[in-house]
Parts: sequence; C-alpha cells; structure tokens
Amino acid sequence: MVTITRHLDLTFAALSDPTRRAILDRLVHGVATVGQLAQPFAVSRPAISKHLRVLERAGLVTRERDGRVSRCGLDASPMKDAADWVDRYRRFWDQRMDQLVQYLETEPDKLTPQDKTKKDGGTP
Amino acid sequence: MVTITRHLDLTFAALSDPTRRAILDRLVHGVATVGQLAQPFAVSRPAISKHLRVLERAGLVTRERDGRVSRCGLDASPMKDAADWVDRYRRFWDQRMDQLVQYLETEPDKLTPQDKTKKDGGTP
DNA sequence: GGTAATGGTAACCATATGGTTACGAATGTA
DNA sequence: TACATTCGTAACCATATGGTTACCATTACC
Repeated sequence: MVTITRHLDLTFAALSDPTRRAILDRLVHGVATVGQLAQPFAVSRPAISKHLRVLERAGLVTRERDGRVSRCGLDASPMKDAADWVDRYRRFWDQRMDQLVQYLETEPDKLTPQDKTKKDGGTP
Repeated sequence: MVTITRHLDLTFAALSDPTRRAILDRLVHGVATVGQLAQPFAVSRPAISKHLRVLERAGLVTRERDGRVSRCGLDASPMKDAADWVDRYRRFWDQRMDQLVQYLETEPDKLTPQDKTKKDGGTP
C-alpha cells in the first residue's frame, strides 16, 4: 500500500514544523480565516499561506474561500494513520533497544534466528 | 518548553521518510549493522548513513562502533511525546471540523466567545 | 605486512522548506 | 466609482533533504 506510505510522509512532514502544529492547535477552537491564523504568529501572510498549503496537501486542513476571506477548517482524520503507526512502538518506549541488545549479547543463545543468519552473511 | 517543541520537530521530521520508517521497523527485530540496514533498501550506503544521522539526531537510533562495524539500536522513547501530541486530536478523527463549523454558523449563539471576539477585530 | 571489507565523509546536484518583499485579483464598503 | 481589505502568487534567497560517486580511515584476516 504505497498510498498510505505516501500519506504518512505528508502527515509527518506537516507535523514537523512548530508553526503548523500551532495552526492545528488553533483550529481546534474552531474555523479561522487566514488573517486570524497569521495574526498571533510573528510571520508574514505568505509564509502562513505556504504552511497552509503543506497542511492542505496532507489533508489536515480544508480551505474554502467565502467571499473575500478564506475559512480554514481542521480535518484530523489523517492523524489516525500516523497515530496507529507510532503506537506500534508503544511497547518499546520504556526499554532502550541497545541496552536490551547488550543483554542479549551476553547470552548468545537468546539471539533471534534472523540475527544468527545475518552473522552468516545476510539474507539471500 | 521550547526544547520539547524542537524535539517534536526532529521526531516528526525523522518519521516523514519511508526509508527511515522502514529502518525503524527493521530495528524492532533487533540491533543491526549499517550494512545489514542498507542491504534491503535499493539505496547507497552513504544515503543510509544520512538517514541514520537524521534518526540519531532525533534520538530514535543509537549508533555504536564495534570494531569495524557499526551496530544500530532502536530507542523509541522520543515517539512517546509525538504520540501524546497526536493523541490530543483523537476526538477529532471522526468529525470534520468544517462540517461542525457549518453547523455552528447556522446557530450563532453556539459560537465560542473567542470566535465572537475574533469577528470584532481579533485579540489585542 | 598486504589486502579486502566496513562504513564514514567530501563534493556535488536536484528538490523541498521556510522565509522575505512586491505585486495582482477579487471583494466589501464609503 | 474609488478605495481599502483580504488573500494568493511570483520572484528571490538560505538551508535542509535525499540522492549520487569518489575517496579515506579502520579493522579483520591471509
């Protein structure tokens, strides 16, 4: 499913900027015009426009011209796949993998078969 | 807490590339050398090195030279903050905000005080 | 010691961000 | 109609990705 992968690319990339995350946080309180979104951030309107385009491309924000103003709305549904992806790592949040591995290396018998294969030269 | 914000930047940015996500998925099965990581991906070793640097900067991967090889380990702990951030939007996953707003606009009394303020000229 | 494997860095290129200023298009309003 | 608002785009710049090839430093092994 390449589409989902591409979708995750866009979602995570959109979330990687603090201004864009703040825009999303602001849209939680309700719809907002571009001017209302630009006001609290010390940044120019075109910069906000670009951020909105990134958010729009990720499907996180919907823009709709209403006369002279553009009303932006939140669509958080793409975050679901992102949350699902990250959640797969939940069981690793508390344990450091390298520490685990150091433990495993002191007991070679506990290495996974895959790791043993790799030591013989890798997968065919 | 600017540090956390910056940390989220790096984490989300690191997760926005499919190769890096695949590397993380692979490290779940255990530690791996750079060569083992580069093998399944149709990409050069320097490219993997760059991806690892991004993952390392985000704190998601630990690298440790062991003689001639570099062993890479997973550290998923930075994902916790990312998951917490995304989870705040969980209640919005199913509802489209613009649809909600259209409903609110038919009943102006249900607008939040903040929205009413914005219509008068924004926050001072 | 000589040689092959491992992997890091340098130099280079194309593209995407993130920002600016300048300008134009559309719309509301005096 | 003239003018001010709102917003988008164009052009430009700096930096970060994402990729390549070429080269170098270490290290294991004959």
